[in-house]
Amino acid sequence: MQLDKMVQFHKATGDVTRIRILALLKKGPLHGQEIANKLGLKPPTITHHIAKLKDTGMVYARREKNTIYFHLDEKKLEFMATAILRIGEENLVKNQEMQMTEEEKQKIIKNFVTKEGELKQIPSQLKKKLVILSYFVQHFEPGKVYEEKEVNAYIKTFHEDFATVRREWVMQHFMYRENNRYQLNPKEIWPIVIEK
Amino acid sequence: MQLDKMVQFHKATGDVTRIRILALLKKGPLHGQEIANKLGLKPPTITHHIAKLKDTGMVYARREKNTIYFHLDEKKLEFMATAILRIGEENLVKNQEMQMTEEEKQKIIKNFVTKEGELKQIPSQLKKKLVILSYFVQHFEPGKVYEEKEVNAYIKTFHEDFATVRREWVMQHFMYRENNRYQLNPKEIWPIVIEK
DNA sequence: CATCTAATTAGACATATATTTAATTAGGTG
DNA sequence: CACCTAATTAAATATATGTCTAATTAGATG
Repeated sequence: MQLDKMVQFHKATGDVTRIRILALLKKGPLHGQEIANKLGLKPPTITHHIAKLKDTGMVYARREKNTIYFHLDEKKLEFMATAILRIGEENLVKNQEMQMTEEEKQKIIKNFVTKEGELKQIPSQLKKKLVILSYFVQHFEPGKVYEEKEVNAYIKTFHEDFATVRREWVMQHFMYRENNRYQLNPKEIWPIVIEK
Repeated sequence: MQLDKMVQFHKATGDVTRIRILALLKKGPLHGQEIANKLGLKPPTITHHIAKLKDTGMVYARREKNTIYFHLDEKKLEFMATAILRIGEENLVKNQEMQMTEEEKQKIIKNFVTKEGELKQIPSQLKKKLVILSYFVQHFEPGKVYEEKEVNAYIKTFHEDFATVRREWVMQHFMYRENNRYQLNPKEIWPIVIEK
């Protein structure tokens, strides 16, 4: 599970009112006003909270005539609630698949990076791609926040397709993205670490 | 698990930095400055986050010379993360144990409440106690927030030991308490409901 | 006891969030 | 199409929260 999705889930469940809503929906679907009555709150408040619950996917809406019923997706709730118990695991698995000698890593870099330090092309094979992503991402300083422009600018110094590289860094957990600003993830959660 | 403990747990895990700290601690204990370095944050920020994690019990500290190492209690983490999947269950169990006829309920009320509407004594048997607590709590309006004084004042109209009654309402999930202010929980999560 | 290091506290700042009232939208139904 | 109901949006307010710098505390060690 993606880091930001996980945070979003826990933010959603980190509120008394929303936990109460979940407790109610566990007994069966309800519509907004009914929830508002049972909790002693106004409808706009319920809209606000339901929106957050829906964003995570654990609650969904079904219309019936004029009334919208909200349902709890218990499978999704279970998956998300337990995701925190698996942090690091995906990476550990990958790390095992990713075991290779320093020699192999250096060979991959040699094959894809020119003498001038430019990336010839993005490898399609996952293993090789991760080596390359790890190699180039080390330019950034841990904890520093970068604007999207800055990230693009750096990528352009070694490869033209900046959008793909940027996206891959986020998808492969090398970087974390929040409102178009980027920062390095701690190496501990990278799928692979190349010492540059 | 108590409603407020559950909310506290999810608030604690609903933050990028704290999830990252958990991910790091899963690999083994670390001290503050090390965490700060790995995440690119200042020590006071780590203190702040660790405090919230410690409050939930999933992280604890052990001193070694001058350095304080923070450890992850994975058992506690698991218990708390899965608690949300069990909401309502405790109550359902209680409800089954608590099945009784209207006649029985009325008999209990008759035995413990005077003609003037005063509570003779708080029943010691759980079943009877819950009937009484449910009976008197219905005075409050759903969603309305009450100061502790107001709650006390109402209890005194029918019983002298206001502290015990107030505490029992919270302990038995009839009411929710936050910074000395009280409100009714939705009936759905009461262990038993008496129609007054 | 003086000094060093790690951790915490205090205070400031910016941002995010929960709730409300009032206004608006979206679908049904006569 | 006019009206009804349920839901949402907008705007306002109060509170909570994440992060930092600067100052302070707590222990360990020479």
